[in-house]
Amino acid sequence: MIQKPKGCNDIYGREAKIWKYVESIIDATMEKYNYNYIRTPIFESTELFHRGIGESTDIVTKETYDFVDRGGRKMTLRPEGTAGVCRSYVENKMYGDPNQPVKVYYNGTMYRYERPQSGRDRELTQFGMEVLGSDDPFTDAEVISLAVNIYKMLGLKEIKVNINTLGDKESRDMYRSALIDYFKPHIEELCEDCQTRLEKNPLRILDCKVDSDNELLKNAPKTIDYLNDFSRERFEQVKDYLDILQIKYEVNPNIVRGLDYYNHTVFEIEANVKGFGANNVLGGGGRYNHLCSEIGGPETPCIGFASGIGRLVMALELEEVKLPIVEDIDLFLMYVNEDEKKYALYLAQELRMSGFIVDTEYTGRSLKAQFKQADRLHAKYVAILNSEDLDNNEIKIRDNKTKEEEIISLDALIYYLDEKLNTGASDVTEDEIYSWEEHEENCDGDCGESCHCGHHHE
RNA sequence: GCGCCGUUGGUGAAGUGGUUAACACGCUGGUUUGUGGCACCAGUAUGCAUGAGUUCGAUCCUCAUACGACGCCCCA
Repeated sequence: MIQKPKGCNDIYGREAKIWKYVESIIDATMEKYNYNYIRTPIFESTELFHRGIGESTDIVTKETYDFVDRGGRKMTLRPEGTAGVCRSYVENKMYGDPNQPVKVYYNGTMYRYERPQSGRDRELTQFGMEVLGSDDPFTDAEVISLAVNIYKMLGLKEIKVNINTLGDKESRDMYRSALIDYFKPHIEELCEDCQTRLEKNPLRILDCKVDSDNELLKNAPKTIDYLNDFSRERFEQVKDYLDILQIKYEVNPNIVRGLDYYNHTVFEIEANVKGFGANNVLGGGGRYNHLCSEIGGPETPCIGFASGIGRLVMALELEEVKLPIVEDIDLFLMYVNEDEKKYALYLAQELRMSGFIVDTEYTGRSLKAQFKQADRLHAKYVAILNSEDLDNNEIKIRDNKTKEEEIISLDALIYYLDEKLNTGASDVTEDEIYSWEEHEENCDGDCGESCHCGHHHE
């Protein structure tokens, strides 16, 4: 049997409905903030990610899906969304648009060549947003609050916002050397991994799991202590704005993010629910003021955020958040003989185009089995087509909840269902229905109007 | 890249070196309820991830591969 590639997922059935719902909330919330949807290619030239993310990191050297196309060009399936957005911003000269900053959001698949584990796949779907062209701490606060509000709109309660600042380049470099100086005399006390981290990426020692209880870590220098005045003041402003927005957060000096391009604000939002595996971070982001210039554009201050939808769905399930997922159908059409089947075929189309969710029988099942099928589909109403009824221009409708049945005029079917289901499928209001009833009483039968009362007005 | 565990039907799964692979649910058909949901009857894996090996014989032992789960590294 042919199997799906390692670390990939088929999403279907109820889970797919959850995904669609989550994405609809994302779209709606982004629109409220006036972030515009952007779609960039799923693959880009390999160079974009090398320049953007850093040549020497593990990420680029062994965790991307690289391929050479038929023209010999080196390509990479995008491992994240930011680089493509920045490339697009630069390539399309969006920096020339008077409407700054440019606020965009995306939602798409990303690819990372990793060993799958809980909350980590090779193909993942991430949504995210970027604000390009503003260095105002306002945008930092807005991006963080927007992320939080999307989770809130979905009904997620147990989330925790961790923020930190790396400061500007000057602050960051000072901090880095201070860390190395601090740990170097005690290198023997660190775990094996941290010993190699010391020169490579000393900031990551801070969130090492093995050494998390080590006193050394607790007393290590904090980024905040090495900020210059500008960076410190900027961070205070971000926190102030978050307070105004009533976004709860915790300043966590151990949030460092992996990549070099970050500066100033960095943040992560984690799901605070039991049952998550080793990866409970729903999303994260930060400010990257030098990425655009790195890839050949103008120096452009930017901030962004990205979040995995798979983990988000997992969090919703673990929190047992009630989602308004519609799994019912309005009507199931049942039939037995060929004439009835033909009418079902026709009627299903009519009703669907009128706005009802309609399903019917396709596999020639017995009437009994069709009843079961209707139940399985959670049909609110069942229509049992019967040749004799149809000859009389009538149809039998069953309320699948109360089990009550009635035979109504075929002409009245849409109005009947509309009234029962209150879907607004027809434009007829209750008042109008009432007036038709009055009309029916008074009409002598040749007014020339067609109506839903089942009587012929010819 | 490393480690640990796993892979039996539509589903949950039991099980054994030797031709009936339990049981349950589901599903399909039938009987009976005026048309299901209850009840009863019947049907439902020539196959136990794939390949190779050991053996007289393997789903059960060995090895490899794939995939899954979890963790490490890394984390965009």
